[in-house]
Amino acid sequence: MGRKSLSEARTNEILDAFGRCIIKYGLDTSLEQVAEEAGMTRSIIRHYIGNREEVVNTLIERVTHDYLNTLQRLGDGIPDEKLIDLLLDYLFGGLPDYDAVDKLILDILMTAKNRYPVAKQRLRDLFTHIITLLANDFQRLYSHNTPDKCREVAYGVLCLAMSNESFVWIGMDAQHHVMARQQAIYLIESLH
Amino acid sequence: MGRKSLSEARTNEILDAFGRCIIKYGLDTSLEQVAEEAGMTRSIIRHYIGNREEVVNTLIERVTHDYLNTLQRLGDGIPDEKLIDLLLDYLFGGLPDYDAVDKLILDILMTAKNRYPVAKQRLRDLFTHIITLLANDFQRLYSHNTPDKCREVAYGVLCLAMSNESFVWIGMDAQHHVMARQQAIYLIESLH
DNA sequence: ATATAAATTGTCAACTATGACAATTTATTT
DNA sequence: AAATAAATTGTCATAGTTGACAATTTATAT
Repeated sequence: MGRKSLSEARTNEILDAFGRCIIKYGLDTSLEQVAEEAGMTRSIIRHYIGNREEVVNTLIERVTHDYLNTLQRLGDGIPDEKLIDLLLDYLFGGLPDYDAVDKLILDILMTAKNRYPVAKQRLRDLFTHIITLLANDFQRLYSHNTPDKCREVAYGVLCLAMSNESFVWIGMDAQHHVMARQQAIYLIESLH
Repeated sequence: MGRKSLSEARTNEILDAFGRCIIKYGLDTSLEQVAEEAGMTRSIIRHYIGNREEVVNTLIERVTHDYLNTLQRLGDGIPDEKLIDLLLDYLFGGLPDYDAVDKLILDILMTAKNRYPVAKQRLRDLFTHIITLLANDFQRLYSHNTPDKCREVAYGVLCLAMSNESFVWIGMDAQHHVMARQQAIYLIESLH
């Protein structure tokens, strides 16, 4: 008996709203404001997720999971010669269904640092995974390079992608997307 | 008559303390906490600088100014063939008197975004200046390249430096400094 | 030593955020 | 329609933050 649980749906609405708030106001947006953005009361947030720390951790959990997942499945069924292009499109925002939100959130979450130790750990894991993932692709495509060299380039590409996102976000002209992508290509070409 | 003004010294103490707080707790550290860190009361902060927004803006002003200044004077009296190394040392943290704080603050301030419009503007200006500065050096050293190409590489190097700083900060091993620096060299070599 | 400018301390009211929990409403099954 | 589990709303006490300003103390030039 009793009624159907809305837990999953509500949780998603809350995290979505929180994400939008973070983009607009930063990680320290009050739960009150998040509730307003989501069109619900703070009590509901408390009911479905919990206190502030739990909300933050839940969000980071979701965002990092989704990001890695998307990146992992990106190459499925794609011929090798198109893989690099696709990866770059994703990392530098040229993809049609590209979800800006996730990357923006990631960028902002970098400020979680000491205040949210779980977040810090999660982000480190995420970036480490991304590097490994990219490095593996490079290794397969340009197999005469050492694993270390592949990792180095992967790290470089990731740096370019992340910074670029931040820069464009503070209002530097979108042209920079193209520049960053081009620099990433130079790095990858050093593997040829 | 009256007593000597401590304005300048106090202002510096406050901004220093604020910087340390931001590193530890984020941009939204309360002025109360900043005061504690600085070993004074909040009233003093209010007296010497003003309200929250003024404190934030003053800090950003100082940090961006100092950063650009240091970078600008870096090449003074340095022979061309050592310039690149020196720039890279500064950007990737190999310099002995390198002041980590400024770069960390910069990284954190990237979250100011919409909340502090003045900050956003200042950061944009700062980064634009840095790019121009680097691009000019590249142009002088490798003059057969187009200005656009030089700018592109400058942007890439800046992205590498900034991201790298963030990554190391969230706890990724310091080895990455070396990797980022190496990638920057690859980019610059594309100008040879 | 005294006038004076500036430093420093202290206090207050208004506002906001949070956590906890009680009370009520709604949907669903039997 | 009655039972029940979950959703939703509402309220409260507590604590923290901020801005404003009054009161006091301290150093310095004359």
